[in-house]
Amino acid sequence: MNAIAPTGKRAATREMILDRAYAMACNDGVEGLSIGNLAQATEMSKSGVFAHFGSREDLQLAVLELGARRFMENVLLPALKAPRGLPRLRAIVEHWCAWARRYERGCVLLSAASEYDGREGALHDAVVRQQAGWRAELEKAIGQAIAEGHLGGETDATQLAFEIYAFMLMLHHDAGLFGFEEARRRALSAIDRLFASYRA
Amino acid sequence: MNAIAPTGKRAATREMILDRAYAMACNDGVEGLSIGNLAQATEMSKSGVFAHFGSREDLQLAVLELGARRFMENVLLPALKAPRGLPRLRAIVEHWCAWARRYERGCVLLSAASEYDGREGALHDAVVRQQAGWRAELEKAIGQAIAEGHLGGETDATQLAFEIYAFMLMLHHDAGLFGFEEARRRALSAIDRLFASYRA
DNA sequence: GAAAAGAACGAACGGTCGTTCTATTTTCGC
DNA sequence: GCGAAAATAGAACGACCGTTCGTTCTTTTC
Repeated sequence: MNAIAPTGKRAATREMILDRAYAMACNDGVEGLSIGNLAQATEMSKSGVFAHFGSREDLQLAVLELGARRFMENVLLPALKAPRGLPRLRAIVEHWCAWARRYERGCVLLSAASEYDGREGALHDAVVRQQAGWRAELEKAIGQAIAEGHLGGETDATQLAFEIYAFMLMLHHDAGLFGFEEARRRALSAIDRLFASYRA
Repeated sequence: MNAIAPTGKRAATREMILDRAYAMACNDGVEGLSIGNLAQATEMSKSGVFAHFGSREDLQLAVLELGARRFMENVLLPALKAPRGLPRLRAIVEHWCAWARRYERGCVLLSAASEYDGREGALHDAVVRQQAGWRAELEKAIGQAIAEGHLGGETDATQLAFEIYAFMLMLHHDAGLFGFEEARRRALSAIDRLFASYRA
């Protein structure tokens, strides 16, 4: 009867399936998800898994949404405890790094961004929406840093968000190819230079 | 009898197949390649296509290699006509941008990097080798810019290569999601700031 | 405890996958 | 032009794909 947090069996197993699906998508990408493998991973029948999502695409969308939610919970939310401005911005970067290490072998959101780059369809739209949303959050935090006087008044928030994101994207990129630790050092160093050059 | 540029039918059709495969991989990624689709695109039979490569993996490797060769031919080679140092570095970025626009819908090399990020196998190794090779070329050009006195003597070439690559990676990323032109402006602006901050 | 509702199963569908094998066609040196 | 050799076609393989359907098991409701 609780509409806010349904505790029924259906919702529970659906979440369990999604959790496994998310883990699988981290390694093989959202496009690499298959209902057969997922059934095996959940020790259910294919039809049992399938019944929880009307189609493979809906499953993929659900995984994408779960990924976005987890990203926000792990990166944005804890950073909100830091004071507005540069400290919060640094906290975002820090938690983002932790996220990158956790998903060193592949982040669902980034592989999805690459997979649905130049395509069309519901998945592409979902990726664009999610990416735009996160970029907006970044810009908001940057705007606060400007308002607090931590960054120069002439700072272009969109541009800085682009540049920070670029280095974090690069961290993910290099971590999977050349190892996490050096990539992390390089990315953090680059972002430090960035903050320094934009400082008021 | 010409071992350098074999003009036999075999080599010719093999190149034709690879050309089509490359085009397909641009849209769907190297992992999205299928021999069935490729046979359709080349108006050949599946087995006819298959015979030119011992396996799907070898086909994928060949496509990857072709991509790397084309990248070098289109980005590095023409930039070598510019004088050493910062001008050549700028030329590289310029041709790289042209490459990004040409493959706005997806670059084989980058989607491969994302697909084989945290995996193992011949394809992963090929991606790592190719990425490392390109990074080395970048560092070489940066080293020359330092030697010419265009960049500060304390410049960390590996770090700067990391940062340039990050913005070009971001260009590809954003171009597919939010449109090429704005992404290009942002990336070039970021790289200009970069060069300015490293200048001697 | 019977009846209704919900959830998972298992088999089957038409397709496509990569790959193998055997023919058939095409090419090319002579 | 002929015959050897290379190149392509075609059919078939087992495996897996997403999806559908009817059945069975479990849970809830009265």
